[in-house]
Amino acid sequence: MALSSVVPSVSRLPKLAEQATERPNEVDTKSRILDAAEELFMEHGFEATSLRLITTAASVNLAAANYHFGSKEELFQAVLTRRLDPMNQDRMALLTAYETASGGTALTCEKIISAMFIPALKLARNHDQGGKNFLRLLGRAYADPAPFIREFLSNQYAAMIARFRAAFGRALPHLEREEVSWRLHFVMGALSYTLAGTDALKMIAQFHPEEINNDELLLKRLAPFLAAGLRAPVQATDSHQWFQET
Amino acid sequence: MALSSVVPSVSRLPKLAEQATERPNEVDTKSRILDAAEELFMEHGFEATSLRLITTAASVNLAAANYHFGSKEELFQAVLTRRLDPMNQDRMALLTAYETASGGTALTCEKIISAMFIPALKLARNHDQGGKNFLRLLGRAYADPAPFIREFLSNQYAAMIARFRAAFGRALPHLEREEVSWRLHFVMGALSYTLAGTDALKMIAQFHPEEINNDELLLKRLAPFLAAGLRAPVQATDSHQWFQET
DNA sequence: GTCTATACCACGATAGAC
DNA sequence: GTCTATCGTGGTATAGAC
Repeated sequence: MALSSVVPSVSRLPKLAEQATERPNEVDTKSRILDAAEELFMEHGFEATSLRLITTAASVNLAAANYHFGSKEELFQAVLTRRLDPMNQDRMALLTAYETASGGTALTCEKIISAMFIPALKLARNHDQGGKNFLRLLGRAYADPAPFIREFLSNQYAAMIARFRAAFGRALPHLEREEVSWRLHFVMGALSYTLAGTDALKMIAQFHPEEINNDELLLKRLAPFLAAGLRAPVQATDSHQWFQET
Repeated sequence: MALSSVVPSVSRLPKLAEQATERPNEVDTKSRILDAAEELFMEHGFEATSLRLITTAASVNLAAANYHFGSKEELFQAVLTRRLDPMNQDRMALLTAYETASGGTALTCEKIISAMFIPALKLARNHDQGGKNFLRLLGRAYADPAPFIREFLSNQYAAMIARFRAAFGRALPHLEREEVSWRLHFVMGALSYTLAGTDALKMIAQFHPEEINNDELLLKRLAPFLAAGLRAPVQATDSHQWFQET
């Protein structure tokens, strides 16, 4: 008991390096909130996850979340940015590497798709704890009706989308630019939806109860499906072949 | 004033047919809540829509929602069921009609897809007011993380999914049953996601500002994409063609 | 049976003390 | 930086009016 009374302000000592916000061994409040938020947002979605639940799981005070991130919405964006931005950078870098390696010849759709999928898989497999199911959080966010989420993701993806649209345009020179945009949109949608769903996990468990690398199995089946869709023959928009019968 | 005192229970007179809960000219409380809820859920999502907002828009008391539907979750399910169940019945009926019309020959993927899409389009086009954007509400619900929504939709779609899986299995006899299940899952995902997104509407507005039938344009582009994906060559799951490079 | 008023606890956010 | 107290609003349960 004497010890504690001798050094009453001992809890302040580790803060000698005053601007150091990132300490590798001891996780600071901000990171604790971020980690807890990622896990809980993934499990329950944005609206259904309360700040009280997050701050309790992170063992910090309720007001600390608003102090460090401003609002629940900004905390959510911080959670997404932390892993999404590096992943999209990886995607674009990988695509560039493929393009330079191929010389002047256009890449196949399969190759471009793998440039989209491999960084996502790397995130799903290699990251410490929280990264494992981050793709599911991302897929759900992609379908969320909240305007602030849609606008945020739209900005986050803009550069990557433009980059891949150009690549698909070169791979599919017979398609109009508009059609390429649409098909890339379908690809992103199918990818997001597949990663977000729990149905897919149920199907894997049903067919392959022993499998571990769920996401890899998933994407290995999805990739050929999407590549074939991208190469589909064009359908005239004024054609009456579809949707005519009652 | 004499009149009102003579017939004090005049307000009960229209209820002579005591079990009549649906009156065409005057909308009852339950339907008013249902209509307002459909519109607001579609606009803001499930969690972000408050019962107070719904009941105010419907001009009914707050407690009426819980009285008629039990809870906010059950109200949401009631909103979905009202239009989703008839649509899936239509889909299965249309598929049966196609199959009997074709005699013994297997249907094409395009034909089966149109059996899925046409009832959805009919709902988007023909229904009075609320039906217009119901598909977007449905697509969002399909990606919602809330367990009660996922379980509800899983039950709602079970019969229709089984029916269409069998049809696709006959159309694609070279595919294993498991592969057919996966590809049907991708089709449902792409359809839901495409209908749910606001990005698609932005793209339509960008390319065709004059167009009205948004959903029809959307599905006319999506259908060939999905049909080609369904016919894609099988990719061995242990193949190392994909996802090997860094 | 329907509907209303009201009370209850949890939520996000913020001000102000330390 | 951190914490407590508090505000307005959320879903829900219930007692009682008609």
